[in-house]
Amino acid sequence: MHTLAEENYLKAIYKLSLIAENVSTNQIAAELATKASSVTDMLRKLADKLLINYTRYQGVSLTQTGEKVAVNIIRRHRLWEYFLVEKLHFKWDEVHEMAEEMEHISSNELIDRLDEFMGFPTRDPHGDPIPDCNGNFKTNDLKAISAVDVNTCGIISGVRDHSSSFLQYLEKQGLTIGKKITIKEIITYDNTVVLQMNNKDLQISRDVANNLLIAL
Amino acid sequence: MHTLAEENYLKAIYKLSLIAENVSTNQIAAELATKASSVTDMLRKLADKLLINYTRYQGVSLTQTGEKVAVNIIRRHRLWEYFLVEKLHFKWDEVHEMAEEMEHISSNELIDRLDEFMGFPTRDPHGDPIPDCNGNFKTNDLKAISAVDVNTCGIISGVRDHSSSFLQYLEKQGLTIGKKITIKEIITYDNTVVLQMNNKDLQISRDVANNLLIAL
DNA sequence: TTATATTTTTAGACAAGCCTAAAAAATTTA
DNA sequence: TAAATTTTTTAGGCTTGTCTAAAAATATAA
Ligand SMILES: [Mn+2]
Ligand SMILES: [Mn+2]
Ligand SMILES: [Mn+2]
Ligand SMILES: [Mn+2]
Repeated sequence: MHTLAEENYLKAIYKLSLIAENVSTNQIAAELATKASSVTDMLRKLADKLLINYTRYQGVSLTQTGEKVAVNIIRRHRLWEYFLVEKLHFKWDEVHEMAEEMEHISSNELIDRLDEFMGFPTRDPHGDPIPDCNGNFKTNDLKAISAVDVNTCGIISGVRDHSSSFLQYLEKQGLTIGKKITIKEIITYDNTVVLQMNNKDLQISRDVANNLLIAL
Repeated sequence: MHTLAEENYLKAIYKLSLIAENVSTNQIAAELATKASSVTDMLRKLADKLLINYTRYQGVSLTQTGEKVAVNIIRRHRLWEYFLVEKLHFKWDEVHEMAEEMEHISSNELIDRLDEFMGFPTRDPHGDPIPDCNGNFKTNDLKAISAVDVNTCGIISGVRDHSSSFLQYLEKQGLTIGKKITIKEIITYDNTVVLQMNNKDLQISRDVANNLLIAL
């Protein structure tokens, strides 16, 4: 249906669209670690295929078709991540690169059967919602720890940074999906956040607090 | 490690090497549904990478390295086929094309975990042996039904033709892996073979008998 | 053993996807 | 508003993997 490169561009544009309506050439280049001139080439091709809305110098947005394709790729990615963690017992910091390849396996029948095999999971190992076979999913109503008031209590439910090093750090601290925490104090000097978890205190940096999401 | 195209060429050369020591350019072209000139281009590249032994006009054979790579791709292909049939309940005639894509997922750790998850199966859904993580596997000691004597008794254990139409035909006749049959008679007029299975007689054509393998 | 047919390779071209360098457009700063 | 900076596009080129057409090598037949 679509080439691997096209799929990766659509996914990148989708991801960037969540932050700002219109996505710029340079943003896409940064996201895909490629050059702006390469992006321009691909944008023309995606526009020809009616997958994006594109006028020169004006940035891009996904068409309805383009968005459907992008959501489907995300569905595949997150289902494979779930498979790798739940069935093959990989750790949550080990699965992203493998899923980057697996998301391009083209059969939708395969993905639907995989979904059924695993019991139609709704969240991937990082807390991100898994679109169903019609592309529907609940939008995450999560807040960064750095964005809630002191004495707020919540459940760790997602991350903003998916890097191995961040995920490994969280694992080590026991800050994993599903854990219940209370924000106890924000130290004014450097915005270090003091948390309580299992009746024990824990300090995390501003950076970590920015990238760790809780459901209230 | 290797490109998708390189992997497909190595697999094709491996497959053809089972029939004849030296593999010709045209044989590879036919196997991959490509042109002889494209094959020549690729052969030079594979020779440069020391994956094949190649002298112009002399045909090719795999080096030890090349064979290792080829066997590994076959291992991946067959493990994914097993997964698709045993875990996702696809039929044996539906899995080949999907496995053609999945065999190129590069992580060996993934394949080893998949192998473990499924209990280290030794045969794929078509009866072909699955190499273990060191590349070892039992060579099939099977005979085509057309090649055994009347009154021979055996277990259906493999196929030579992997096409959907052939596999669907076998399924319909109940001629599936593991079934016990006896060769009752070969009709001299057109070499139709009369089988007995579950105390019932069944006639198959010469063509079918050529492509259906039994263990004695 | 020479002529013919087949197989294989070479030559040249093309699409996809990427690059660098330069030009054009848009934005920011003065 | 004009100049400087940044962003985006264009121009031209490279690699991979493919193709067709023609040349070269090998195999077969007379
Ligand atoms: Mn991921
Ligand atoms: Mn994820
Ligand atoms: Mn197969
Ligand atoms: Mn098979």
